[in-house]
Amino acid sequence: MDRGDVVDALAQLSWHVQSRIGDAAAAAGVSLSQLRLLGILRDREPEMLELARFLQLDKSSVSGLVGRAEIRGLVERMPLPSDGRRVAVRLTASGRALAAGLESAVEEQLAALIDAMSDRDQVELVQLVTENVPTLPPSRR
Amino acid sequence: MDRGDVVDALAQLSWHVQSRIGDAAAAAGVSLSQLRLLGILRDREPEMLELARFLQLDKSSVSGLVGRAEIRGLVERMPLPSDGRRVAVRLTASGRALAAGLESAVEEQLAALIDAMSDRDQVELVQLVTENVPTLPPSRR
DNA sequence: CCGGTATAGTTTGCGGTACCAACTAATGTA
DNA sequence: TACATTAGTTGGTACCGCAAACTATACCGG
Repeated sequence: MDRGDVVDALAQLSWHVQSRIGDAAAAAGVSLSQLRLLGILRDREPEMLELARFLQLDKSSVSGLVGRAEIRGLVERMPLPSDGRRVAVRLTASGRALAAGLESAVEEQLAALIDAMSDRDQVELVQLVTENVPTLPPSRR
Repeated sequence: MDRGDVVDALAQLSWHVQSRIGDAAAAAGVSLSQLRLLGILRDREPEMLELARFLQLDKSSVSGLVGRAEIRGLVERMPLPSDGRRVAVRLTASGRALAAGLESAVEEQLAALIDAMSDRDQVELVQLVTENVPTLPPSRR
């Protein structure tokens, strides 16, 4: 198998998936970044720096992202009593509802693609990703 | 196989691939959009609307994208003699060189991931993509 | 030939994203 | 108590993408 072809396929696939996810986000009136934020907050209440690590963004970018989400009432900043500098970020009720809706919308957007995969391919995809795609990259920021 | 897990895997994979490609682009001092532009122009000299279709962008977005690339000397606008409104966009020599460098940089960024795939998986990935990911979506713009 | 319409592309204005550098405020430490 | 460190925000810049308005050229019916 020619390496270039595989690179192309990966690039095209990733573009397509991002695009589908972007559609789901747009339909809900949020950006891809906001969607990522909501997704991460579904099972976490991180502080800002932690969030920056998850999102692989500069802390100032996260500040803006959270700020805009807060304005929309999707998210709230909870000052930590133990340390006056720190803040925990968490979903509001409406943010949680939106996140849930987004999850199924994304699933729907990708349904066609997933259905085109054999069961074995699906298993191997999940395996490939869990074994080779770091959830959190080895700290570069 | 739980559908949600496959969705997650696809999302994570696509994010990771985009991120790696973004690294290659950043190392060369261009954005992901610019990289896509250069990639498309490697074997084409399209007009602006054509380019908008390829990139799935509004024509005004393409105007800006090409304009910025032109300022950097990566691309040039060639007015078509047959029609005073139209313009063909093509790579300059330095744009072509940059595009070539980017191609191998991207390949390098994705090498680890690709090496982790069995030959059979590589073949099936390429097949999955060619059969299920439209190169050009059925015209939505 | 001429006036109206269609088409290709640009410009303008807006909101969002992301970065870096500088800043503020709280904490830790010598 | 003075100094350094840390968490987070702010300000400035550049880029991206869209929609709406605009320019200029081409086309077409009479």
